[in-house]
Amino acid sequence: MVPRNRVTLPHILQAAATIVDTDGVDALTMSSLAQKLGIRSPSLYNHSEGLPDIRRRLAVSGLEQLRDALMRSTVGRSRDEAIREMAKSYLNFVRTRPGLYEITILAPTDLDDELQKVSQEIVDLVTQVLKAYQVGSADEIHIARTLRSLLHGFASLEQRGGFGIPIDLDESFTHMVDTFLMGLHKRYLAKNQ
Amino acid sequence: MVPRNRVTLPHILQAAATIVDTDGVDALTMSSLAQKLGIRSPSLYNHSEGLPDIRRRLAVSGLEQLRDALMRSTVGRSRDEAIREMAKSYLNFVRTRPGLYEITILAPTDLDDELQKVSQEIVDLVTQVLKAYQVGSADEIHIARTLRSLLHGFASLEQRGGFGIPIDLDESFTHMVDTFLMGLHKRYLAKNQ
DNA sequence: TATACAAACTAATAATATTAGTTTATTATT
DNA sequence: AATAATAAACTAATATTATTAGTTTGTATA
Repeated sequence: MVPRNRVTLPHILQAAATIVDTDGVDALTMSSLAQKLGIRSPSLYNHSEGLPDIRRRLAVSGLEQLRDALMRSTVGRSRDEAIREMAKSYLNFVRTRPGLYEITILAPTDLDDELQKVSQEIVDLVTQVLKAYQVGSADEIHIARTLRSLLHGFASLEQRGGFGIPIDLDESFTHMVDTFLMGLHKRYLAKNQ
Repeated sequence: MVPRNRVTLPHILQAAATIVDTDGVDALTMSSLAQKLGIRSPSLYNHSEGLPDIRRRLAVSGLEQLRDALMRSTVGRSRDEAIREMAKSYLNFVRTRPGLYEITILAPTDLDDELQKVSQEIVDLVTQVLKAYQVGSADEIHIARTLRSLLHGFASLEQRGGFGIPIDLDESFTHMVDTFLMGLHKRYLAKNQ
């Protein structure tokens, strides 16, 4: 094995990630990818089943990296501090890896087992942090979804300039997380306040 | 004027909307669009400047329809009721016009005056509803962005199956809006509670 | 009735993804 | 050391895409 131009799947995914982060998701074509790797585009079919397959694999890789970043941000932390750090980490990921994040959203997660699995791991991570609030198992899923909606919504809108003038974005983000935490406190920790 | 096959821009946008809502945004090609209209694809260039232009116009149209739906949902309502109805209306729009909504998100709003304008009108609408909470002009933009993040995040994740099993989605949504309102109350109406 | 022109058309080009079939270089085996 | 297997590169070809150029046509107005 190991023939003349030793391109492997990890190389391909790394090159693809560079392309989407630098030039956007639409810039990822079999041509551009092959060119970046120094091979001809049909050679890519020795490693994958085509462009949709590469996009799917890239989405999985992106979600894994997001999961790892979120995990690192909550190690040794709990409650509000854990949530604040996790939120910062989420936004930071989207800002530093815009294309990689975007492609995790574009892929249809409900059709793919691997994507399902990593998505669930992220949900589980959030759920675990929420345990400290004694939310109760019935509401846990709702709060987890709320936090994820908040983070994805903000990050996604910011990425597309959906907020209009990009003024005070960090301030808005902190304010948003605080408002969420206040709702959480009022709902589940009213007596402890 | 009015030549043999009287296709107009509104016809084109309507056909395009049908395609994206039925078969997804990727299914909108010059071929599929022309076929749906009973003309050949080059004829579309008599009415538009190409596919990106059509997508952009469709995004503008989608945002206008969303704005109108949100406006209708808040007429004669205020405070929590207005926000709850607006939220329901937003989600309902995304659920009934999935492709049209998605294309409003895919377009780069920061590069287009027309898109900027409608986006701003939606922000203004939300801001107006928030006036009743005496949020204060400094925080108004933060709360408006928070609500928009929440709604877009939830709708977008639901649309892509990002929540995993689609169980209790309506319940999650109501719960989410309630949590937001509680945060709002605690932050700005603590004394009135 | 004739002209002007908007909007359709056909034909052609360049870029895309993909498939089929071929060559080559390295690894493992004799 | 020579050779056989094979993974992964290659070239060539096809179908589909968007788009441009140039042509025809049908209707509305002068």
